[in-house]
Amino acid sequence: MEKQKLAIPKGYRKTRQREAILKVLEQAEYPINAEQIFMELRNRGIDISLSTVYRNLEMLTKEGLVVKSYMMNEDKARFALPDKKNYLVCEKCGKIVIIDNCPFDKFKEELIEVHGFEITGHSIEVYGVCPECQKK
Amino acid sequence: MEKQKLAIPKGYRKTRQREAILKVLEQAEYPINAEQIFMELRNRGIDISLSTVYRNLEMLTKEGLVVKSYMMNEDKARFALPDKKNYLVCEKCGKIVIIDNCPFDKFKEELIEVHGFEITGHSIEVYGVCPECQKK
DNA sequence: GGGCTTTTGCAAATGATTTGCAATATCAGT
DNA sequence: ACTGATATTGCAAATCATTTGCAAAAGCCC
Repeated sequence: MEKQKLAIPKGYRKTRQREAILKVLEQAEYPINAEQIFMELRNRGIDISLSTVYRNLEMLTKEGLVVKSYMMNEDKARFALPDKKNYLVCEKCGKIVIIDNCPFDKFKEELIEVHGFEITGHSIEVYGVCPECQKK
Repeated sequence: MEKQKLAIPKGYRKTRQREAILKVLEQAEYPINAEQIFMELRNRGIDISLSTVYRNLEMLTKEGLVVKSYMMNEDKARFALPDKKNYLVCEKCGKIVIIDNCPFDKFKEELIEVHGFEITGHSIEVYGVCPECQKK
């Protein structure tokens, strides 16, 4: 199984800004917010406006290339590629750890059976205290 | 196991508005937003202001009596008692169905083992198409 | 019942996100 | 490569959910 190369959806134009946003999201280790993406792009010397960041995130989310989520006690949305949508958050230090091999898949069948839904996606957020903070 | 009667946390006062908000949340079938709570209270003849609703939701969330969540494509927060925090959402009609006996519990151990986190809470949101909408 | 403190309502402030519009960039067809 | 048609961008202004300041009202401990 090859890692799927991220491509701009059919019908949309390939712009410098759009590609740069996708690259930032590819390189991000966990979900980040619009402002962070904007600043990172500025740091990288990409000339872009915050509204362009928002507009692209909206489009990418609608197209399913990006997943939007909200974290407890935060008022802004975060964005990430789908493989980073399930994560653990440390309540003490805020550290975020991605959950790989999401356990949810094993329960898809059970949920389908019980509720009759045809499942298209999910998002899981787990709160807790990370090993480092437990020591303190 | 008795159903735990909802009580206002120690140190807070028992006010008409606060109790009414809790009652609305108890009777809600799934997570609802601040505006909906506000309107429902007004319908019930409870005189309350929207900011009081927000202030109480904030306090109740902080105290853990209420869980805040965001739904895909929605810009406002929703609130629910903890037993209604995991749900299925139909992408077509918007129907929300609570997941009882959350499968997540079975994976808590696995997550603890793999990541070393001490887990305190979680929230699961699943998207799909409900049985009725599948027929159409 | 009084006084101390929390809570409320209102209006104004905040802050993330969205939008209108004119300028610019992309891309398909030539 | 050139050009026109259309998507995209940047900027500033607008939105809209949520928060906050403040004075009045309500709860609660003694």
